[in-house]
Amino acid sequence: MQTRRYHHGDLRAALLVRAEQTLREKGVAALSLRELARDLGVSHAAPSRHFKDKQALLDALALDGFARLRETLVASQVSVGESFAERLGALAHAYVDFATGGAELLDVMYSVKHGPAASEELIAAGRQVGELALELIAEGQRRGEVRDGPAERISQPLFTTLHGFADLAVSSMLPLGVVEEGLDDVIAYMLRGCAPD
Amino acid sequence: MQTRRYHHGDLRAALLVRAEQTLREKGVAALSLRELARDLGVSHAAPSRHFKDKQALLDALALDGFARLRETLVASQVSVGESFAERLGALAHAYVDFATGGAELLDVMYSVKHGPAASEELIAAGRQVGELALELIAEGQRRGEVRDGPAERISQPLFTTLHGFADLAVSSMLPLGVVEEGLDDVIAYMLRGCAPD
DNA sequence: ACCTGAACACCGTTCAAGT
DNA sequence: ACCTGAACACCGTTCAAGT
Repeated sequence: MQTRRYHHGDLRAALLVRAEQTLREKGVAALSLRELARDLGVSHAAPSRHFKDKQALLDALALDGFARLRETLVASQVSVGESFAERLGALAHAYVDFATGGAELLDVMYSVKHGPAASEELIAAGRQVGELALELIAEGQRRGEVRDGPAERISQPLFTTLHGFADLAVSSMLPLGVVEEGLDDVIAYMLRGCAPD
Repeated sequence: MQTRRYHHGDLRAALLVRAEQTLREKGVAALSLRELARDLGVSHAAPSRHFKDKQALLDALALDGFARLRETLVASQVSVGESFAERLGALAHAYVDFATGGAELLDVMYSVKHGPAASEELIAAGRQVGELALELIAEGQRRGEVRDGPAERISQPLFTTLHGFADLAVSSMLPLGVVEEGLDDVIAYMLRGCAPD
């Protein structure tokens, strides 16, 4: 047993960690500020110093999610071949793995509920993920493996497909088991959509 | 003022109608069974006869949403040219319009939260929507405007893209204003992905 | 600055009892 | 069968007060 200080130390960070755990285990609906406070041994009013709202907590969770998603995607590119096909494949698998590995988090990240208030930051974070697709396309164009044209106009549809697959997989709207082989079809289809004439 | 009977008449249907209105106006988070009951002039315990759970209400709402989405998509095909490109364009616009016209509903439809319990029906409803894409592809193949191969393996990526775009648009993760012209790029990209060699 | 305790106005869900 | 009323165990949020 540790003696517990009056000040928690870093309640904000602790709340986020615990919240994501609960999110993963019991879903958004079961996420309660009061329970979080209980779990961390602080009063139920304590969280309000760090998150003005339950929504503010969710926003922070989503922001964190985007940061980690970005890291995951970047990491997927380090030890992979240089061809566009290989890089796209690695990116796609990484995105889908992230999604299926944390379905509830993805739901929160792309939830409509991020009111126009603090969502500025969130949308920027989301956009940063999309930019990875942009870089991928630009590089593919340099290599002559992707058709010419404004890179955003190719990367946007591509990212759209990637996200759509991940979202469908996560909401179990994809024929189960199809998630794995289905992704390969999706990747092939994306390659077609990006290929030079 | 009507005299109010003891029996509501069709409380179940009334709950669904009112719930979707609230969903549209104030979001899922603000949807409360007690408030619904208040609005309809019944006791707060009355809804439980028709929906064992708040989740059961949401599931019913989602099921309804899928049915209407299906109707919308079918309707989009009636007065449109016969070419694959035209039919796909019509379908895509219809899907995105449905999504942006009822963002909160789409969120509920594709939410992770439909527990494995009653979700059987929901997943079937979702799958029915996907089947429209399947028919589109099959017809396109007959016309020689879509490449050969198992239709599902082409329609699945296509539907994935469609849904991804709608979902991103709805969660405001798409560069605003890009939703309109962006869709055209996505349609062109889908056509590429489906085109014969 | 950070947290507590009490208070307020809500929830979802259940269950005996009424019609 | 369908609904009511009361009860239970929760919520989020606010705000004076404590350290």
